[in-house]
Amino acid sequence: VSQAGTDPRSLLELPTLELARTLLGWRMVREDAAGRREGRIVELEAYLGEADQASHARFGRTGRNDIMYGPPGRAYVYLVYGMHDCLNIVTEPTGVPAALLVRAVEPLEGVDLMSDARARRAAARSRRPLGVKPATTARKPVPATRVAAGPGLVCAAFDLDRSLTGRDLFDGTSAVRIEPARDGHRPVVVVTGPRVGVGYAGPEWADRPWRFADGGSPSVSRPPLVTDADRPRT
DNA sequence: TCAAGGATCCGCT
DNA sequence: GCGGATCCTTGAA
Repeated sequence: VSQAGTDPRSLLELPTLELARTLLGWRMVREDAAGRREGRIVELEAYLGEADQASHARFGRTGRNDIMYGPPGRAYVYLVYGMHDCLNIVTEPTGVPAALLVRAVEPLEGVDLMSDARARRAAARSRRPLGVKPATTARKPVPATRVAAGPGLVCAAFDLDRSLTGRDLFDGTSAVRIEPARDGHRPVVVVTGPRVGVGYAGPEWADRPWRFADGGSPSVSRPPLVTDADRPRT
């Protein structure tokens, strides 16, 4: 279905779980001095409300998660495991803490810039203290489709960090933004599954199929996922 | 398989 | 205001 003629921002009124399906296939765009990077968003995870025990909002409003309580369409970038930045798109009206974690992007343009940026970040991280010998084996090259196939990798490949938190991702003039898919683009085959790495939330929340991906993309972070057609009807 | 890495938050003083 | 457990992951072993 073409979205031409509609204001993309109006989609932010959709409930988070519907918005996740809608934003699959959208493009993430970064333009800076290095050039232009563009990719297709192929995997998202929903974090919805204070009751969601997997969400950063599960302890209520704090300094870190404050942006999640604000208006939708803005960026929330946080640091995980002390080393990886992760990009979220804030959803739901002001007052309701919710967001969509961007878990994977399929490169469309500027993949060389993405590879370089990712390599830079990996090198900065693996820098050993003096006296420790560096690895002797050259690293296997990463396939282009896998350059941003993970939430930390999305931020590495697009040079995103926490300073971006609060930026309006729906501002068409912004250096970092998201835009609807172009006409004629390969259609999205929505598949779903439980969110990754949230076992601590307990089964009631960890088992919810709030992970959404394009099953036709080679850039999804990891299987398994289930298509709507295969899902048993309840 | 597993360590790296630091911000964040809880639960106490 | 402090100590300690935890974390929406990645890459090298």
